[in-house]
Amino acid sequence: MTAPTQPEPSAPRDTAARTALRTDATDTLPLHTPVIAWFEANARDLPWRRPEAGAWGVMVSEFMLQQTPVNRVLPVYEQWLARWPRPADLAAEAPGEAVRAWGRLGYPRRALRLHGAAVAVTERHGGEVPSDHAELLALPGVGEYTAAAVASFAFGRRHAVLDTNVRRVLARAVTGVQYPPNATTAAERRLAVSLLPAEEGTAARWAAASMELGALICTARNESCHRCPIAARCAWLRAGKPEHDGPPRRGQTYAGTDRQVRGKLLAVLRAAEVPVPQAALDAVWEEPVQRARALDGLVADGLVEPLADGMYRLPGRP
DNA sequence: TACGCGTGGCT
DNA sequence: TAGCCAAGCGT
Repeated sequence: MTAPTQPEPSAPRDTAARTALRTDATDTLPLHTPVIAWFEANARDLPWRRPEAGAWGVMVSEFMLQQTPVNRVLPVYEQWLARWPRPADLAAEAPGEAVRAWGRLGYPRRALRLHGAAVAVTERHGGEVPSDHAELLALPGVGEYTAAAVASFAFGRRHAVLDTNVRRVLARAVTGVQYPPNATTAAERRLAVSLLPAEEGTAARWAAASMELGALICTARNESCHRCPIAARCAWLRAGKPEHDGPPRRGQTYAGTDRQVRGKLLAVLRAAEVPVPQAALDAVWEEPVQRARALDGLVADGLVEPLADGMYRLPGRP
């Protein structure tokens, strides 16, 4: 367990003690206070939360966790850090090795971008993951969320960390609706900033705690309101948990798409230690037009390197 | 802004 | 069982 245990600085002890006895007065506490207290008692012991993970471990985990469940990330994360314990170690590898080690995590462009980020960290930052939000944002594969997450989790900085978990928690607890909008809105960002604790370390704990609450309690389906530390003040619960009303949440089709074909093609190349002939790739999909389009896309994305004589492989060193 | 991008477990 | 969903990013 690594959940910080310091007293909560922005809520003076006397105030907290007084209000804790008044269950009808929870609105007077900042939202982060009960959530952080819950987190300190219930946080999962994840490897990237341990001190030895360092900023590089945090960054690797954030790339892997983009749209991918924790349980699937765990084994790949451990192998990755054992093989490439520092950014420079990964930067020295061919990008194709990152794609191969990515395995079946999905969205393999993330592997390529993580490799690119390692190269950039090595070249521009002396091999140390930067703590500055703008410098993080400039790295390939690092967007607003990941920059804020790395700065917050690895360096204790104060940023609004707005991922799908936090967005859902705020949608329910504050806005009173079941789900946040499909795309992050300016209103959500304003709300997240308004809830940010003033003190840096408290803000960082709130970021981790609110994400964990969304991941474990305030889940998309089968939420556990009876175990929620802010159930008493949750706008959605108070309103009787009305079901989502509005435009349908964007789904993801997969069967028969280029994505599926790309996945099959890349699986062949991941498994091969030597370049593969065109015929081996042709075998994974019947329909030639879509098959060619998928392969072209992989080449255009830099995930596949075409060689002479119709041979293909994962990308080598430039 | 909306879409394309992998994979697999869960209900 | 067929969607739904999972710590988003780049264009």
